[in-house]
Amino acid sequence: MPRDRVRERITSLDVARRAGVSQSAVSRTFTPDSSVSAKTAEKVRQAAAELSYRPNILARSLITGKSHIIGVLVSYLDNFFYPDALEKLSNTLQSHGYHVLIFMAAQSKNSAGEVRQSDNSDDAAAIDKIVGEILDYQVDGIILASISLSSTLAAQCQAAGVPVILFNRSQSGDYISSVTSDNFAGGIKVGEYLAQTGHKRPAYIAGLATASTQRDREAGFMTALAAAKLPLYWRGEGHYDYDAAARAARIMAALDPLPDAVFIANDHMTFAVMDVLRYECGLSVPDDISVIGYDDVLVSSWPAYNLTTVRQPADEMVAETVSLLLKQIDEGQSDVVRKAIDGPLILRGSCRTQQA
Amino acid sequence: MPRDRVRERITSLDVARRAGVSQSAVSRTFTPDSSVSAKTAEKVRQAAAELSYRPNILARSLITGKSHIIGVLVSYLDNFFYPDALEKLSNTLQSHGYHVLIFMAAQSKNSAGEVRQSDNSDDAAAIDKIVGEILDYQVDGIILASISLSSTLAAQCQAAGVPVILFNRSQSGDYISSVTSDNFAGGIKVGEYLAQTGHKRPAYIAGLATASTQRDREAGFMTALAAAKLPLYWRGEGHYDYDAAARAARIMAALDPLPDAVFIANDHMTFAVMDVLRYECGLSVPDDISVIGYDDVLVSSWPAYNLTTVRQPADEMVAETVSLLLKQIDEGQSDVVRKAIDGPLILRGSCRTQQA
DNA sequence: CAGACGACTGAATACGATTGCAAAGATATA
DNA sequence: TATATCTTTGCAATCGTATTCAGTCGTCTG
Repeated sequence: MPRDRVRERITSLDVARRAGVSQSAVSRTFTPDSSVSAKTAEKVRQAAAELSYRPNILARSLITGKSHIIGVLVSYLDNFFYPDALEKLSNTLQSHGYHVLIFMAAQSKNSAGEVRQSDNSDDAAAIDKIVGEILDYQVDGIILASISLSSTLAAQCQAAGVPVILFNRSQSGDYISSVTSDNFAGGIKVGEYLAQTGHKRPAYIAGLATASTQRDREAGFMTALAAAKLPLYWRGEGHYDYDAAARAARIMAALDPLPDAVFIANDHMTFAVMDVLRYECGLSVPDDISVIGYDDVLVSSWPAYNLTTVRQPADEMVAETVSLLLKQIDEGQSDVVRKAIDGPLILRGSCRTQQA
Repeated sequence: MPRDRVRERITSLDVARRAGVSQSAVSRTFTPDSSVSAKTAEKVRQAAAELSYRPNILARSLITGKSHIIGVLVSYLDNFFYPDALEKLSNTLQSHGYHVLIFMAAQSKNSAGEVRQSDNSDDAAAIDKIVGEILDYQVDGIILASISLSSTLAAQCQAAGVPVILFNRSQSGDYISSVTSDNFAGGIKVGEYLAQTGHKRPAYIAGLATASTQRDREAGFMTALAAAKLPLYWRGEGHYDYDAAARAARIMAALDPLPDAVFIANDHMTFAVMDVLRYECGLSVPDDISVIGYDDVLVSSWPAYNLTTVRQPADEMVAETVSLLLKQIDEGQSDVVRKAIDGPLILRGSCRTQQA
C-alpha cells in the first residue's frame, strides 16, 4: 500500500480546468437536458474519465432540494415477509433512480424475551425519534413498514413536505396514506373456506393486538364465521412472535375436544404452531387439525410446511407503494389514499379439503 | 388537508433571527464540543423548537466531508442469514451514529430460473456500476455482503479514501479487508464429526463455485475426510440455490447404495435437500441419511428441520465488521486485515450420533 | 449583406451548514 | 484600576454543485 496520502477530492472545477472549459460546462454535461454542445460534452467526459470524477450527489441535493433518498423504517426482519418486501422495494426504487436509507426500530422484547409488546407509548416515542433522524437526511419520502406514526410527527413530515406511506399497516382516523393487502377480505376467505370444508370447531390465534393487520384479519374471519353460524371455538394470542405462538399452541393442544381447525394471523406464527402440534404433541396436520396461515412467505410453500395460506401480494404492494410515493413526491403533498390489495387463498396441504 | 403551501425550508438563519443571535451561534448549539454559553444555547434551542428546526445533514456533510452514511451492498436476501446480518449491521451502525444506504445487486437468475450463476463477468460489471453509485453518495465506508469487487474498483475506492469491507466473503490475492467465519475450520469440524460418528459414505453438495465460502468449506471438509482416510462418496452442486439443491438431492437419492451422510454448503440449500429426501423420496433423516448444514440460521433450530449445522456467529461477525470499518474511517486507510471467526458445530437431530 | 434567431458558454450567485479568525466581553490577578 | 487570560460571539470564507443571466457565436433568411 504505497499511497496513503491525504484524500484529495476531485471536483467539477478540476475537470473544468483540465478540459479547458468553465465549471458550468462540467455541471451541464452531467445534468440531463442541459444545453451543452456535443463537442464540449465530449471534452468534459474525457477529462472526467481521466480524473475518474463523479458528481457529488450531496452537493447536488443541497441545491436542487432533492436527495433521491427514501427513508425506510422497518420494525423487524425475522418475519420473512419483510426481507422479501424490502428487497423488492429497494430494487423498484433503485430502478426509478432512488435509493433506500434503512432504519430499524429497535426491537423491544422484554428481558425474559417473552412478548414483543410493540406500539406502546415508549415505542411510539422511539419511532418518533427515529423518524426525526430520517428527516434530518432530507429524504424525499418515507416508507414505514409495519409501524405506526404519532399524529404530531405525521404533521411534521407534512410540514416538511415529505410524503409518508405506511406499508402493510394502516392507521384509522388519521392522515397518512397506506398500502396493505385486503386483510378483512382475506379473513373472510379463510372463514368461508373453513365453513365450506365442514369444519365445526374453528380456533384463532391472534397477532399483535395493536396492529391493523391483526384486527382486520380477525374481523374478516369472525364476520365469515358469523355468516356461517359457526361460533369461534377458541382464541389465543401469539403477538406475531414465534415463541408466543408456540405457547398459545400448547394451550390449544390441551383442549378436549381439540379444535378441528385453526387460523393463525400470520405464517411466521403458523410455523411455530405446526412445529408444536407435530413435534411436541404428536398430532397430524391436517388429519387431527387443519391449519391456515396468512402471508404466503417463501417457506410456506416448502414441503415441510406445505401451508394453506392467504397470499399477501408483495409485488403488487411494493409497486403500488412506490408509484404512490413517487406521485406524491412529484406533485407535492396530495390526497391521502389507502390502498388494500386483494390476495388469493392458496390451497396447499395443511387444511383438510373434504367433510370429515 | 387545509395547508398545501409551497414547502418552506427552515434554516439556521431563521432560527438565528428569531433567537436574536448570529447564524454561527445556531450552528454551534447543534455541534457538540462547540463554544457556546448556556444562555445562548438555551435561546437557540427554544427558537429551534418553536420553528421545529433540525440541522440539514446533507449541508453539514458537504463541509465536514463526512456523511455518516455507510453503503451496504447485498446480493440477495432469501438466504435468511442475510436479513439477520443486515438487521444487526444496521442496528450496530445506528448505535455509532451511522446509517445504512442499502443497495441490492440485481438478481441474475436466467430466464429458466435455473441457476444463480453469479460472479460472472456481466455481474462483475454490474457490481462495479453499483459501487460507483454508492460512491456518488459520498459514503464514509462500504460493506459488501457476499460480493466480490474488481480490483480496479477496489483501487478507486481506495483512491477516494473510502474503506471497503467484504462481509462473509474474502478475496484472494487482493487488497480488501474481509470478515468471515472460519469456513475452513468449519468444514474440518464437519468432516471430523462425520468420521467420529462412524459414517462411511459421505457426500457433499457444493455452493456457488466462485464463492470463497464454498471453496473454504469444501476444502476443510475434504482435508478432514482425507485425514480420516474416508473417500468422498459423491459430490453435487447446488449453487447456494434452493431449487438447484433440490435437483442435486434427487440425483443423490437415486444412488445405490445411498450415501450415509451429506454435508451441504449452507442451510438454505439444506432445507431443500431435506424436503426432497423426506417428502419426495420417503427417506428418514437421520435414520436413512445424516444431514449437516452450515450457517445455523433461525429456521435450522425449528423442530421441522432440527438441523445439525455449523454456526456462523453473526453477532461477532457484525461487531468485528463495524469496529474494523469505523477504525479505518477514523484512521484513514490502514492495513488490510482478514478476520475469520470460529463458529461451533451445533449438534441437533439431523445427524446420527452413534455408530450405525 | 444586414438582421434575427437560436444554441452555447462563462461569470456570478445560491443552497445550508461549519469553522478560522479577530474582536468583544467576562473574570481573575496584581 | 489596569492588565492578563479565557470564554463567547459574529463575520466571512468555504464545501461542490446547479442555475440565472447576459453575452458570444454561428446560421439562416430575405
